Amino acid sequence: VVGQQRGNEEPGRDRVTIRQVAQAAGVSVATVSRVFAGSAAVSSDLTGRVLRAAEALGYTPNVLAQSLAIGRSKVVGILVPNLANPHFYILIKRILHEAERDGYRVIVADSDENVAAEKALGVSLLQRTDGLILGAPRARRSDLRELVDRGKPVVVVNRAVDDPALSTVVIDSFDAMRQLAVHVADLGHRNVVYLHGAAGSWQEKERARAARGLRRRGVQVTEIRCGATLEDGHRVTGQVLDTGCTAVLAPNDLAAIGVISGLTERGLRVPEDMSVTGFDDIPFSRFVSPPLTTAFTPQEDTGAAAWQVMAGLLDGKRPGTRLTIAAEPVFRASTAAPRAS
Amino acid sequence: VVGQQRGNEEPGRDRVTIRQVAQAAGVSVATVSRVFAGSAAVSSDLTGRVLRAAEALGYTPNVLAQSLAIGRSKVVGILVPNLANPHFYILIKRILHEAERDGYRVIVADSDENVAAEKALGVSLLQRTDGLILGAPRARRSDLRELVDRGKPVVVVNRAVDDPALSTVVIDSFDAMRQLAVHVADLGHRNVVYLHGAAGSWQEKERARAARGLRRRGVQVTEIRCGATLEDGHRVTGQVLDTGCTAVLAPNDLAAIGVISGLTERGLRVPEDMSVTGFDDIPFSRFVSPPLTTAFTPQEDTGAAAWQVMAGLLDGKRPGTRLTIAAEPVFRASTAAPRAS
DNA sequence: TTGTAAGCGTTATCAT
DNA sequence: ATGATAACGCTTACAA
Repeated sequence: VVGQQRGNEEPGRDRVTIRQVAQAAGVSVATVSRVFAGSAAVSSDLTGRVLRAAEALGYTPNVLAQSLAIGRSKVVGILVPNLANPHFYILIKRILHEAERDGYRVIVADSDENVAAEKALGVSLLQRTDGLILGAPRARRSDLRELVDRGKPVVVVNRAVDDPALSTVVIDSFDAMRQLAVHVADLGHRNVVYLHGAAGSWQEKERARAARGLRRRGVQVTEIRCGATLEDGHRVTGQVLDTGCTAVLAPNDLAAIGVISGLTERGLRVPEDMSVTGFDDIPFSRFVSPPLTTAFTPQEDTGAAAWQVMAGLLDGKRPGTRLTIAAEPVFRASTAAPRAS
Repeated sequence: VVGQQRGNEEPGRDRVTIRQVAQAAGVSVATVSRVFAGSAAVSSDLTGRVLRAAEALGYTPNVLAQSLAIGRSKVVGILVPNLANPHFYILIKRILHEAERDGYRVIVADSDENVAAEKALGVSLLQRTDGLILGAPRARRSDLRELVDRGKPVVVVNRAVDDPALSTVVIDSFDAMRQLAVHVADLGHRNVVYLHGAAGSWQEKERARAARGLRRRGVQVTEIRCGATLEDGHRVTGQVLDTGCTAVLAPNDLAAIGVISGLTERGLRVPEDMSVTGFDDIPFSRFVSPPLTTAFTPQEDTGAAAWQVMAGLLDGKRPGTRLTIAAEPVFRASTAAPRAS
């Protein structure tokens, strides 16, 4: 019986295999494998011959075959709702670098804020990776459960979920938001609006809860559905003004900048006519005018922590880690006392 | 001789294999494979049995094994200098989605503006992928050559390089920059500074060349080394002011916003005291005050085009495609006539 | 230290 | 229409 002749076509041109190197060096494939893995002791004589042969032939191991043989791909997946949000690309960027240091590659997927797509994307990602990092997932708990049930490490970022099979690292937005709210109240504002960000996001719920706390201080808090983008903030400016408020707490910097833009267009000034706070402290926030009062959410630290946890899981550690990183309010020029009226 | 018992440990828990499904369904592995691939005709009787067995066992094909067998991984790589630049994540986001539609996954890597790392990252990426998309590479031509010599599709984005083995899709920045410069000259500015962006970038060279064109119109053009970030723009504000110019052409929106921020801090107003132009038209540019005069670089279209080219290459088409997409100036409020002095 | 060969989970050829 | 089975390129247990 003769085997088929495959892979000799143009695309994906046949690369040099371990067998050819072995033959050229006059050793067995096992020896070549050992030399490249540095796994077992090989006499320097053979090592030299192998290396020379490999060099001459331009051999590099086929990673796919290696992966299949050892049962790990050295690739992890990361799924985020929207790559275009600075929030996430800072996180991703850090994870990329941390993973690379440990010899891992990262497949990135973006669900485009589409909750329904999250699970399918997660499954697909898990098929070709050793583990999955979920950024701010809004999928149902049962869906998350199904993902982790596939037996591979899953770490959830920016959403608290009490499943013991899941490891999580979250930023505590509540306290920073509370401080921002108190700051505004202390400034003397009595009528503020809270803008709701991405519906269904856990972080969003935390922030809203913190903002509502203001009511206990006798401050009127109007809640307006907004969204998490520049356009969203810009769009709701009219509604905000209709409430007669003197301060607005935005769900993130993007929305805050959108609102400020809308205000400016109407000839209003920040903070003289309206105080505005953001959230996240994206790099822009320092450079817009006025510089934004916001909360710094350490996405880089979060990324580093997420990888740490993932690395542990990949290493066989038990899941269930719970990490919380605190956001910090940062006070800049977009908030001030309301006009004496 | 007894084989080893592997993969029965905890991590990477053994998944159900095609063999188990075959056994459960009482058919051969070939049949199962056929059912899942839809490749050859299988009687509906057996198809049903296979599907049922697979369902019951929770079988999903091992993508790695598939890849090894068919010789393609259905994964492509993309390498960018800095994921944190809106410029790039818009591009990536589009490529992510286009690739996904075609059943491909994308491994993202970020060279952190480190030219030296580019080649090594490219090689590493090519090892586990079917093709590579290079975003604004600054690596030497010979290095690019080495990458494409590995026999897999390589498409270069945002850099013109005349190697016939390379396919490129670039944004023509020259003409848009020229128009921006002319616009400023027409407004009456006679002393302008051009800020240099990322050193070594092809796009940057194009823009600088366009800006210098102003000299032929009798406009004084001072060139200042700046960089491509918000901080860079902010940092050079003093130098800009020292030239006594009335307008500054920034290499991108980030730097422009940085300059405006520096100007504002010094109590100067844009555009009354200084006109400023950006480049790229990132989403922020519409929402800062004043809204930025800039050039729209269609990164989304570029992403779509890049994938188109890559898909063709993956399909066996010949390399060497040259695609050019024009940037378009967009005039907003950050430019105006200089103060009568 | 080195070689032999089984096994990783598929696909695809060839024979039936 | 099915089934055996070689092959994909590697790792590693075991024997020598």
